[in-house]
Amino acid sequence: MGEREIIAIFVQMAQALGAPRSLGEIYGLLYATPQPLAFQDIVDRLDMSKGSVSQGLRFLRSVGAIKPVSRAGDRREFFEPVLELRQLVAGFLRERLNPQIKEWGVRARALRPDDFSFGALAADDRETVSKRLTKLKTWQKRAGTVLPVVSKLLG
Amino acid sequence: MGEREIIAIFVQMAQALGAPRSLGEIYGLLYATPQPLAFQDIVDRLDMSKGSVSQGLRFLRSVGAIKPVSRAGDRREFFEPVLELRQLVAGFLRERLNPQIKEWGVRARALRPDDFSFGALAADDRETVSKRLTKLKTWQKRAGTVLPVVSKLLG
DNA sequence: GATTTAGTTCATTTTGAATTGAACTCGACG
DNA sequence: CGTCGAGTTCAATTCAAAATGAACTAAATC
Repeated sequence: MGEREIIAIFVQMAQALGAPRSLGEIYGLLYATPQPLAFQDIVDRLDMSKGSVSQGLRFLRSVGAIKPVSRAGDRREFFEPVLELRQLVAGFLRERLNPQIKEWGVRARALRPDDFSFGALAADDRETVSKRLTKLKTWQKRAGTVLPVVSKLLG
Repeated sequence: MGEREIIAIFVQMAQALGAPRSLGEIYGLLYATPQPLAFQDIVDRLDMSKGSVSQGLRFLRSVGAIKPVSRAGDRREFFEPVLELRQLVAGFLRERLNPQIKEWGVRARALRPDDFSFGALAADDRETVSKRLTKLKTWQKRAGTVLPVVSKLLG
């Protein structure tokens, strides 16, 4: 049965991106299964705790990696994977990386070259520090510009 | 002294990318220091074990984030940060993500739709599985294409 | 309005990655 | 040669992130 192997691939992907393996397992299971699955199905088939599945589903939904579907006459929510790579990446960048980049910006802009003048700092050293601080701020801006482009590229 | 704050920013960046904080500390210290530093300087100033510094420097060198410089009449190696974002990102993608993507490709291409025919799998379910496997392989290819473009964009 | 089913929350536990540190290598220098 | 300084290696330890599971809420069902 190839299902386990698909799941293993997504676990590996998750880990390469620094995400918990449980996310890879859940998304992988949904990906390998033609029909949408309900919460309890996932718990059973992955033999994972309800807590992990609950949190995993919440995250996957928040980045738009899965979408909930309803079935008439069944009050459970079912889930199916979003298959578009573009959406996955865009969601990941939006939820995970962008907030971080914004925060780097705030912290970087708060840095003042004067703060580095402990003891005797030669003029050209001051100059170097100053340039590097500027560069750091430039990075932050550029990262913010590039990310949206990347997710377009993948779409 | 702003040095600690610069280091903190790089630690945060490292962690956002799923890298160990020690990498952020080492790179951050080099970034905040106008003059190149030697191995033992780093150990002392960060109060970090020789083991961590050794491994950290090796990794940073391997991705091209720092470069060694020699000083006449001193057998120690000194290190200074590479300031070009493009090189950092390119190195990171090359060393970290590309090998992973290659491996996903190998594993994805090994998947056969037939492996999923456990029990009764309806014709349209087979169809769905088949399409998804194809899509997975497409992803892998596309990721391999996009990464080089990204690092160009940043250069 | 009691009970069952579906899912959430969060304090505790587990686990695996990061870090340490002691033993080691390698070359320089007396 | 001996030993000193610079750096590496890797088994053991630490620690933070992830997973668990028991207690909980909310909504449907009888």
